[in-house]
Amino acid sequence: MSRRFYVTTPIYYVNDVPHLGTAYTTVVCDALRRYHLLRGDDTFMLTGTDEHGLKIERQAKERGQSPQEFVDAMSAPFRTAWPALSVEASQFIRTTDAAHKAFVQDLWTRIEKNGDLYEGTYEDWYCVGCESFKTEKELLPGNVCPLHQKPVERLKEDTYFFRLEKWQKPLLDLYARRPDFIAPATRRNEVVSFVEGGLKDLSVSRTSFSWGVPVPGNPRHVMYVWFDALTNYRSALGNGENTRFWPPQGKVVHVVGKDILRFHAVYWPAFLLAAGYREDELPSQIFAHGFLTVDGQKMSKSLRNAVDPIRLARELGPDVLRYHLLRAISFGQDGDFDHAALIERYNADLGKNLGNLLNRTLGLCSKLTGGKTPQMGARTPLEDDLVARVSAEVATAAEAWESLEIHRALEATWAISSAANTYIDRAAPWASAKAGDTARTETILASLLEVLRHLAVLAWPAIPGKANELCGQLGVPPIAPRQGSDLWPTAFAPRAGGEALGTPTALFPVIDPDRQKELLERLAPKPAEEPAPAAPAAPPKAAPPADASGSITIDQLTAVELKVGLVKTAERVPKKDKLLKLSVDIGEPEPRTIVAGLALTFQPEALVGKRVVVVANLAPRDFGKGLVSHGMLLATGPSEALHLATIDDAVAPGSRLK
RNA sequence: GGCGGAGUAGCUCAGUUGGUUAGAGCGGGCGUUUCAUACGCGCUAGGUCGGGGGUUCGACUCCCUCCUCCGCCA
Repeated sequence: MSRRFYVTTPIYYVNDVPHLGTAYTTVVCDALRRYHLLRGDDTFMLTGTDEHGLKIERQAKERGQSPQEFVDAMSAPFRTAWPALSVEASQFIRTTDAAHKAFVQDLWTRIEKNGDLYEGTYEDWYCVGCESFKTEKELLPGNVCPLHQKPVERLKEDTYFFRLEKWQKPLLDLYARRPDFIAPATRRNEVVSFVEGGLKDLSVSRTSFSWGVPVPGNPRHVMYVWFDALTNYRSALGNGENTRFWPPQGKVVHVVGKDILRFHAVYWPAFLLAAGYREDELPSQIFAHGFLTVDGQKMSKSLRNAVDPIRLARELGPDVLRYHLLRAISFGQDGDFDHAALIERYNADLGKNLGNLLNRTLGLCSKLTGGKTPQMGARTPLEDDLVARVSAEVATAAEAWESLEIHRALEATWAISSAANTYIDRAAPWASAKAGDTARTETILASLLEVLRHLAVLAWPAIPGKANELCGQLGVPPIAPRQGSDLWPTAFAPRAGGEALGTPTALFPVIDPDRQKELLERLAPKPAEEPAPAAPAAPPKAAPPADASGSITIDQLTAVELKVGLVKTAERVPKKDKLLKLSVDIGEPEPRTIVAGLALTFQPEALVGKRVVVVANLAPRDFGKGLVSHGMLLATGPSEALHLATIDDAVAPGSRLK
């Protein structure tokens, strides 16, 4: 049965560039799109850019550009980024598109006619960075926005208000009647409790700037950016043919980051209801995914720039990046993008498990059947077990895709590859070949080829390019989904014997340790940004300046200046739960500032007065926001159970250790 | 402060409506095969299931309480 499936990414604000976070969201949507495409569904994927607002107007002015020139320039990288990740969106919308603006104005007019917009005035503090008003309580001393660390401005302006309060009850009813409307459940709870807490009417227009969609009939006002932006999900479909993707005809899923959930789960349905959409004409689901950290660190601005998804895709191949994003992160939860884990997973799952399965299977075929497909014969219990396992995992994968448990879908898919590796070992085709039992040998190989064909299909949503290479090596046509034709494997149907096979080539060449190291150095963010200078005992093989035996000379040792330090003060570093900022007397006129990753083990006050061992001539390390560490403490153990190298009180601060 | 979530093997996590010896993947250790990208397969983790109390014949799974972390709200 062909269904309709419409998936959206958020539209990305053009004052930023594509980074790992937005790449993640976009790849997720594309994988979902591809899964549904495989199923023969009628699919539509939307992404695009959000281009209005005061912030854009100002940035354009600073650059001496018109806002339109600015957004044209800033939107372009998004348009080119996603194809580089094998993302094929059906449409790329821009909020500056004429059709979009017309649609937004129409939506506005409909709400206004229904009486849910009224004119008033609004006065409060306003943060340009947030594009929103702030109450006194939300601000830091000096009227500074806590998010942007910049002073807010006092704004008083005429504005249109949207009667949000009126929609509190209908929204709560909606959440109650459609438990899946917001996912995951924990996010749903948050939204419900927010709405239960009461809604205030929402200011939805501005008069203080002009870079936005003009309010119909009152062009002194431009619309609130979120009113404009959210509407893209519907405006992109227009009023023609594509409205078939909108409910109740299609399933509509908005994938968003958890930071913008409220706009999607509260304001957006309220706008639609107010415009006269029925409850069953609202999107099917708002799915909020978590945040990514990179190698365990929060994605700061500098980290964002350091981890460029396009570069990763270029270096490793888009499929490898996609696979890791989709597999390593439990969709919906926060996750860590760990470069070392990426390479490990690549080797384990892609290279050894799947890639080598293909390689060894084809190798056997070329030896035993001259590069033609073997002939399937009578099954034994080994084949029966294999087939049963495969069909169970195929079903699990489908269920997981349907419920957006992407990581589980891939887990099930790779369980098939593992099962095939076990099977090949048990069936031992090399042994039956040696024994001259050609029929048995061919049956085994034919079974394996069929499993591999299954795998190509199942893996395609995640790794479309490599899945098709796999098809090529199997000698079957590339995966070409088309509407109405469900390609999901339902039957174990080995091909006839004697057909052509492709040329075996390593699908995912295993990355050897040297290249691993080289890749990590090149791709992972620089160690200057790592928060744990409290060295876990003896770094294993981190670029030792050593000779072949691993020894170092006395000169190399004395190059390290170890000194006794007396900890004078210690305090936590805000927002960095591992870090302590210490001032340490090492016999110099002024105590050194040393930032150390000790906070998981030690209370700051527990360190004051201790005599510790300091690496005094380590290059300073910048932690940002003016926080610079001048040295390092020696310690051992995991970060939550550290032991500091200390020395007794008889030794004066500044004494050299040697 | 209010509400919600989480705390399970070195790491990342699964654990249905409470029930026989608490699971998987990765890493580590041991063994083994040879078709293969030095790849595969098998075995192996002696885990107080955050602490304490309670209900029960029996709790990781229910109740209470405490601790820690996170999120939303104020």
